[in-house]
Amino acid sequence: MPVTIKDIAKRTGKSITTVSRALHGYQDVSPETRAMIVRVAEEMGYTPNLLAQRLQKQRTDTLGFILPTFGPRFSDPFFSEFLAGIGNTAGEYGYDLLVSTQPPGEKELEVYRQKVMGRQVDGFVVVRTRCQDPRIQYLRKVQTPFVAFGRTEGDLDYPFVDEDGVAGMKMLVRHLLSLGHQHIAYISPPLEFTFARDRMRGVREALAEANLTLAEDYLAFGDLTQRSGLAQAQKLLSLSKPPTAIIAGNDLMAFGAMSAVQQRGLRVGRDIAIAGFDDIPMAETAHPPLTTVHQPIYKIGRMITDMLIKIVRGEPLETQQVVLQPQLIIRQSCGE
Amino acid sequence: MPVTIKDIAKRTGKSITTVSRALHGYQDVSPETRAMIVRVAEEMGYTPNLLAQRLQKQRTDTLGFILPTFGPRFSDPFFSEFLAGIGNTAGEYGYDLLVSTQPPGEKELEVYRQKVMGRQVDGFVVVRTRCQDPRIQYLRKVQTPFVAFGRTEGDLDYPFVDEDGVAGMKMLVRHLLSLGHQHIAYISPPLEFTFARDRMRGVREALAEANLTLAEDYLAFGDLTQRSGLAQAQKLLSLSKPPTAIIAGNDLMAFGAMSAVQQRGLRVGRDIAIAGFDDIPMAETAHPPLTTVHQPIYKIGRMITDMLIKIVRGEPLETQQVVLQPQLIIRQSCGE
DNA sequence: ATTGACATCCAAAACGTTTTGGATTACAAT
DNA sequence: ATTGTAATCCAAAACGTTTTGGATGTCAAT
Repeated sequence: MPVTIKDIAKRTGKSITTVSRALHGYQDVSPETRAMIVRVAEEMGYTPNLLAQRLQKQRTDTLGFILPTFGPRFSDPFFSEFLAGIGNTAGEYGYDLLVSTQPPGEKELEVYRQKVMGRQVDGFVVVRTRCQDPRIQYLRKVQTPFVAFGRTEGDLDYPFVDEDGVAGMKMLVRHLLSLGHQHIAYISPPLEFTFARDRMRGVREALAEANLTLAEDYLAFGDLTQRSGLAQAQKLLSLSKPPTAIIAGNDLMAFGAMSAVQQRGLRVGRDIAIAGFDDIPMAETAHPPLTTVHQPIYKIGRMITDMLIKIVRGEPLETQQVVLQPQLIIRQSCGE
Repeated sequence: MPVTIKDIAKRTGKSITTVSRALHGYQDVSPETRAMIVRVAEEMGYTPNLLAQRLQKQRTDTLGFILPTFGPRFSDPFFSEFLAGIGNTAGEYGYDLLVSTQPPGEKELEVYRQKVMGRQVDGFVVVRTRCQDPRIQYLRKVQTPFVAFGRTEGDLDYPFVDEDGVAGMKMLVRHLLSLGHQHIAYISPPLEFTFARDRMRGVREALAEANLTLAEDYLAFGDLTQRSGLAQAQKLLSLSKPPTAIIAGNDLMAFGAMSAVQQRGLRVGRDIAIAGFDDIPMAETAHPPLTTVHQPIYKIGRMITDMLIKIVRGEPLETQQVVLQPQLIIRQSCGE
């Protein structure tokens, strides 16, 4: 039913070739013919069939993004902002965004394979890298363009954007030390994630600077959710010698920790310090506002997409590995 | 470079037709030939070129979802959950999800038009409907399948899923009334959204049942963000006769209102009641936990996608308009 | 009158599939 | 020997584009 280039050809009495060339501004079609064809195309409401165009041009103008969802009640404010970043940038450059949702696991890689082999996307945005990341290994192997948010173990030779988690955590821990805290606990995200190792290393190194160590019972592990932050903080608080400060590996778990503190009738920022990492929008308006390390998620989304588009277009990349320096955001959750 | 059906044909000495038919399980190819072709295809690592397949089949197996982003610091936990719902369902049925981000406005409709005319998607998920929704008018006009989350004015004859906002708000207001509140303020989302009108009507009707009205200075308007909830609540609290309860039109604004209360040194749930709407995951772990009206966002995402897929496949729909009954979630933000 | 240059046009191939409408063969029934 | 039937195969068209490699015509210079 929709009007094709063939319809225009018939209507104008010109050939398919000429119509195509007229609409694309080639110089070998006379001004009058072009004007006429353009007018008719407009009148008939022509829009090119992108599938046909892409099949012929052998590129998809589509970027892939596979969202790692953890369980049905998946809600990570982190991702909506990141998605806005890639979505907006892709749109500006005329790229589509193909989104899949997949929990990490075997099937995850299957989805990548399917999109790559089915030639559905020109490249991928890979997010939340793991130390040995099969996705990155695969994409490198099949030589499909991608840009990662985060590094893997060994910092191989592939493009990524990351924030320096070690430095970020060190700033945070030093801040807590400067406030007099000696008993600092840490709730870590699963260590398969590279950023989790970095952040943990930051904690350890900063403590070491003050001749302290991270005691075994002051180290807990959560799964990035608020719920797990709450559970782990409860455990920490019921130690015989509870910490005076709890750092969570991300803001969501920090919120959970705040709840745990408040459930015990303690006041966050007075009785105990809580800090997070990421600086999601809600951190600012939490009660009390959360001290955290800022990560410009939207901007990172934009940068990554910019880089990816340059790569798929074959344009040179000035820097293919970007490590952003973090910024400490001091709010009230660690006291004044 | 990638292996095509033609390569297999050459390698097996069979025709393109036979290869295609063998791989699709047609009955007019001998078992031996089929086995041979399948084996070779496997060996050569064949995967069909989806673009070519779709061009030929004249359908895209792709669903469109245009995410209304408001500003760069866009973060709506609501959407990540909803996205998980549609993403998972689409994936299960073998559909791809094409996501665009676009702030509402003229360009928004342009994106719909482009996807429809470019034959990029089989149908759309439309979210956050407005009273006179140009997207719905357009999609109806061009007869493109879609399912909306939310209604428009007049409840026209199109498929949607919605929660009964009037009933939800009535439950909430009645709850507050039963706790003795007589001075209830309401922070409404922009009234262009249909759900905002419904929720407001719910507030008004429930107050009317108790022979109360919503005083003009107890009605504020926010833009769904936490920040605006905070600002509006501050305004309400500095009235000469401040309300004893503040209802926000969504949870995010309720969180903002909680911050405003706490900034004044008041205690949410004791000195003043705060309630929201949506029951996003964070509502449960907020401090204090937020009384709100539950909306099964993930499930709604799944239902909508289910319906949409049925429609694009031409299967019959048992009910094309679903209105879910809400559930009041009583937590501590309105006192015991 | 040729030649060359230029402007304008187009047929056909190509992208990788699926489907249509037979063609061929073998074998049994007449 | 012909006919019918079933099994197996395939050439060609189609989906809607873009691109290649000319074809044609005009006009000025020789």
